[in-house]
Amino acid sequence: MLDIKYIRQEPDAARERLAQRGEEAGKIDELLALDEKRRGIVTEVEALQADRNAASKEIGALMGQGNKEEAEAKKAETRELGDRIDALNTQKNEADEAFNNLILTLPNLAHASVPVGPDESANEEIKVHGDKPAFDFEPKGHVDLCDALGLIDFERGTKLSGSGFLLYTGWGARLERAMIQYLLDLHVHEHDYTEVSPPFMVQAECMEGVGQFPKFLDQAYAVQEGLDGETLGKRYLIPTAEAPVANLHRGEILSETDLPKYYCAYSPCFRAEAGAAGVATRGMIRVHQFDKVELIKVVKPEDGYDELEKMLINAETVLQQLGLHYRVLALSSGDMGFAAAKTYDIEVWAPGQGSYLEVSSVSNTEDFQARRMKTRFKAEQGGNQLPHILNGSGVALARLFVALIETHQRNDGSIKIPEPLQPYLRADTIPAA
RNA sequence: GGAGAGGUGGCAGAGUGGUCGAAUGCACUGGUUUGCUAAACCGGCGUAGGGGGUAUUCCUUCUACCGGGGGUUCGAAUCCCCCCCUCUCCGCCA
Repeated sequence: MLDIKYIRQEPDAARERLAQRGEEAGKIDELLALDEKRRGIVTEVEALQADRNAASKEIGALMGQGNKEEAEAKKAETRELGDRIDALNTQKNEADEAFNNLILTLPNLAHASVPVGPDESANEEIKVHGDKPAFDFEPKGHVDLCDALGLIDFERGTKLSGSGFLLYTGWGARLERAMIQYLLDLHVHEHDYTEVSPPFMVQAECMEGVGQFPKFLDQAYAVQEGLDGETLGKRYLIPTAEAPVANLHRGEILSETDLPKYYCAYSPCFRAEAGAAGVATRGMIRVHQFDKVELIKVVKPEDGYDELEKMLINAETVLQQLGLHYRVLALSSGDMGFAAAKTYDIEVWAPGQGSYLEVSSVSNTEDFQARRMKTRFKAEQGGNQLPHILNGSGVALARLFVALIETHQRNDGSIKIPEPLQPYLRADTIPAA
């Protein structure tokens, strides 16, 4: 959620920065108009409430003196005040609602270092690691590899749950599990994150807190309890562990010495991908359920961007250790996610696809999420402040799986397992079938 | 699912219609005293928002908030209704 005080003070800058995000700058003016209306009503209603409080005190005093007549007269008078207050309160609630409905749909503003542009064409490649691997044979795509080695049973996955759902089998299931374990150990033991294992469904408030709702309600799987339609819309399958974990301190006031907090979590991620039909093809690049290890940080605002760089490196380490070629993009203002003030995407090379796949998105949301979820910390100097909340994939597994098997396939049909994964898989090769 | 108990400030815990934003204790914090530490004593110490003071961070004033929402009343932490959550016991269950 944007800071209304900032918008009041710097409306021109706010208009310009909102436009960079592909939103109409006019929404700032709409918001300011609603804000002004709301404040006008608040001033009025609070003055009346003060009057009523004073009158009530007088009545109490009169009653105490036994002066019933005067007390009754005063009561009648004050009753009218109450009616006016009720009427104004109704207006105030309407004004608040209109204001909130608008501000909740506005995306975060981009940090000054973010390339300005309308879409992905303005993204900047800031780093490339390694080279595209050379093959002395024609590398296969992951679908062929999975079929040949029995890693994924695409047909049965579809039979069980519909298109976009995967059934990992044999070595495939073991490799998936090994990678999860490896990723968690890496971030816990090498990068100092605290592991958490969150619920895979969250209440709507959590989705609102991270900025998924109200805008992307259509991308979520809503859960219903049995046949009780009343419960529909209470809980949602998480689209990322960010939804539960970033909300860990919702409504809390932390102390400054609690910060920074580093969390990592494994979870499956459920995405309806509404509107992506037709883009989805056979394979595991765009699916409705995939595994991911997510990184979350809650930090002091002045540390936000240093922590972002560190988190990016944490995610890159995964790809480096697994011997994969990748590049890092600084996303443009028009391509970033709703809640982000700055985002790096990591794209890993998949030789069988002949293209880069996004496996990680690392963002600083600054105080955008913190304000929505009311996570604050008490500063040593006094006063409550909003922390920066960061999130990053560390990393998304289905696509990592693709890049890994396509990169490390051998001519004989086997797959070489990178050294750090070997203890987890208890093998150095997935043998040719 | 059934029965009961309960949700008050960072924590513990009073408060059953007005003088209660809320006793008291603990924690925290400023100070005095003290050779150091400790103790004792004095003071401060919730959150959000509106107005004013050239001021987001200081001062001042007002308003709201005692799980959430509605109601009664001149006035609600306190009375009434609905909902949520927690705990205990029973049942069911991985």
